[in-house]
Amino acid sequence: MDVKTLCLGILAHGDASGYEIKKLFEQKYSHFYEASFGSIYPALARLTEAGLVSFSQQAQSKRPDKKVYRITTAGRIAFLDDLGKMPGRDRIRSDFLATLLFGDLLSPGQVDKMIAIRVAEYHALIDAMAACNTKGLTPGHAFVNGFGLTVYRAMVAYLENNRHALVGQTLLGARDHAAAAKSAQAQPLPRSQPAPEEMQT
Amino acid sequence: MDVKTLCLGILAHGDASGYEIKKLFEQKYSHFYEASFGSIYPALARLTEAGLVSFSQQAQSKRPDKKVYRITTAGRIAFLDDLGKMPGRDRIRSDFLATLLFGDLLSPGQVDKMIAIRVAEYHALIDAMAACNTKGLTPGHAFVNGFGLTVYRAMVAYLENNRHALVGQTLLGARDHAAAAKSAQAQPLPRSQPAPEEMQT
DNA sequence: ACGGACATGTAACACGTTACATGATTAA
DNA sequence: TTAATCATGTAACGTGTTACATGTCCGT
Repeated sequence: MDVKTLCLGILAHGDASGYEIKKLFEQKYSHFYEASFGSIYPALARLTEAGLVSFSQQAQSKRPDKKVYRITTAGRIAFLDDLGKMPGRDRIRSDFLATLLFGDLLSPGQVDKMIAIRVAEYHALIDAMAACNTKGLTPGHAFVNGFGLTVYRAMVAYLENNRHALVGQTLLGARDHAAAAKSAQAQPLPRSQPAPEEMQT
Repeated sequence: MDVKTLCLGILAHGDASGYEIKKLFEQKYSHFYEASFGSIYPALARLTEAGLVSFSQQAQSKRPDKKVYRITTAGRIAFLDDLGKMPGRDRIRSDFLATLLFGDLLSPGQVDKMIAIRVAEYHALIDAMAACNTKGLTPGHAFVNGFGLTVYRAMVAYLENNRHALVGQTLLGARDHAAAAKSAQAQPLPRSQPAPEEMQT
């Protein structure tokens, strides 16, 4: 599901301007989707071209006209058609976990700090989501919000319960690394070990 | 952290070929990162150009030569330098949640089926991760693996505990939608309501 | 006979980000 | 005066995916 389709879906739940859609992305959907102005405005333009949405221009004093978009009947049909397809795999790219994967190459202090920061961020997100929850949300939004809340809580709990393990291991590893650095390669992995034939740098 | 940097990190933990790196991505790191051949091979070529890795060519009967990459000292320095930087925000794009957000526009059967499929997929992932866990993993890998395991379990638990709520709401909503469809717009959201001036389709 | 694992690589394409351009209002 | 909110949009750029090109060996 690309930005264009999600915008269409958002408009299926009510009229909105590009700016309002952006706020929705960052305030309510940020735990499973994100989109910048640079993708939202062109998306709305394409949808308009395709006749899937229309817009009304609202003049504002001293500001660019606000364009309030509304989904058309053709748009509703197209969206439902898209929704029916089985969703693809979730795309996740976590710099945080990718960094911790190499925790043994960092100082314990750095690892601990990174985790502390992340925990604080999750706490803030959880508070924000818990506050907005159980109001006048659509069933889908409530479900998805609850999902995010649950996941963030599980993440925080894991980090708080296991950070000592990683930080501790990192400490213990420090000496090993000093030793390993002398020998050409430290290889705890069962990967291509053999035959350095013609090394080309 | 881009594919190039992660490849460098993987090589910091041991030598590997492009093909082996790809397997690592899909078998061990798939819960927080993914990369295709089309990004891995060019990444290794760029790293070689930059002198951050070298490779030894291993002739294989009736197969393209296997290139086993090894990180250089310059590569280790560059990688540690990168690791030290605070990780950016995680990028998540969930088609699944984006679809369920509009659960009220789907039939209860469709919603239920999507959730059932997802639950089954997570169960499979959990079994695979639980099996590979607690072996000869680096501290970082064990930590990251445990993180993924915990998160997937929380997701499954949430889906199993709350699917009935969404499916039920969807059922109840069916009648409302039939009614709402007659009036021009059903708008449960506090968004731009007013002034349809010059609607342009 | 067919698909999957092994093995590397390229090129076209899609998609989205970042930064820029413009400009008023309001709160710290 | 500095930053944030409101408001829309474009263009360059980066990054990664998909599909293609090539070919063997092995299991069923």
